[in-house]
Amino acid sequence: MNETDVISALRFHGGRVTKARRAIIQSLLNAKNHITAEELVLMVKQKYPAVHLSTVYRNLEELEKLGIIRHTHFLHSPAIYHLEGQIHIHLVCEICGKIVESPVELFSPVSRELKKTFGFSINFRHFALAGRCSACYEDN
Amino acid sequence: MNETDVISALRFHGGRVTKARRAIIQSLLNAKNHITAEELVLMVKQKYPAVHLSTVYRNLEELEKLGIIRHTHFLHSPAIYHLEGQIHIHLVCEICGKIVESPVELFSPVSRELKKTFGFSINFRHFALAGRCSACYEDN
DNA sequence: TTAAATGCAAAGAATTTGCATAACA
DNA sequence: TGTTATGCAAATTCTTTGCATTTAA
Repeated sequence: MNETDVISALRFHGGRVTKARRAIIQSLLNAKNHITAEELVLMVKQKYPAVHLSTVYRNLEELEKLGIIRHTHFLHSPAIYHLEGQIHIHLVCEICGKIVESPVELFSPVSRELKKTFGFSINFRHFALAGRCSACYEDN
Repeated sequence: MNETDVISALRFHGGRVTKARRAIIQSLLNAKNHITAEELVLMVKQKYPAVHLSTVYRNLEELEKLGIIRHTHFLHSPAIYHLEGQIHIHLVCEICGKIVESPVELFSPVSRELKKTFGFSINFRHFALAGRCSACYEDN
């Protein structure tokens, strides 16, 4: 997934390509990791200072509709956005905020079990899981 | 855990027993299920109309510090509070909002695995897990 | 030219905080 | 009497929305 792909997808869905939008997409692709809306607007502002946070939110929403990105909620912190490809489950330490990324496969058994028992299909990606990292666990 | 126990615990920690506080504790104990701060203040206001939402929040925080209650965050909805004893994991349907409660045991294997692999102790109770109930899953 | 996107300010929702007053102990 | 707790309003944080203006196609 590169800039051209994203632009094509947008055009295909009747979207227009503005400077703000292109800059947002570029920054998003350049950010190797997940990123918050706030961080993203800072990157974009370096080139286009006028771009507003609300524009970033609107574009993130648009890109998520197209299935290009996803967002995940963290504890009491702002949501993070990442490319659809990079799927992992986020574990956040409630004490120190450390983030660990776990492969999805680790959750396959419990997912199957929940589906079987309750008919529930869990989306482990929409929320980060809270807990304690090894260091903070020992301290408490 | 009854009213007397809670009051004792509060007193033991230097807390005072006001009318508002007693009413909050009673309502909390009367609510068989989990309850939001907003719902709780409505119950309390029936007897003491002057009690303010912020007082409820402060008391909930206090009771949580004493280990009497816990709270869980739901999707984009307000947090729910429940007695420490009633522990289960909340699954919320992101489409229809339906809530299913799963026993903690179902998550023991994945908890162990995460501890072993990443040293992370997951607290599955602090956040509800999002997903789709059987009905909404089939529709989409 | 016209529908979509933007910038800005303002609203929302849930929760927290500052502060003067009230009320337990 | 001296804290602790309360009520109220105002602040916070993240995100969304209304609206007039700009801009891409």
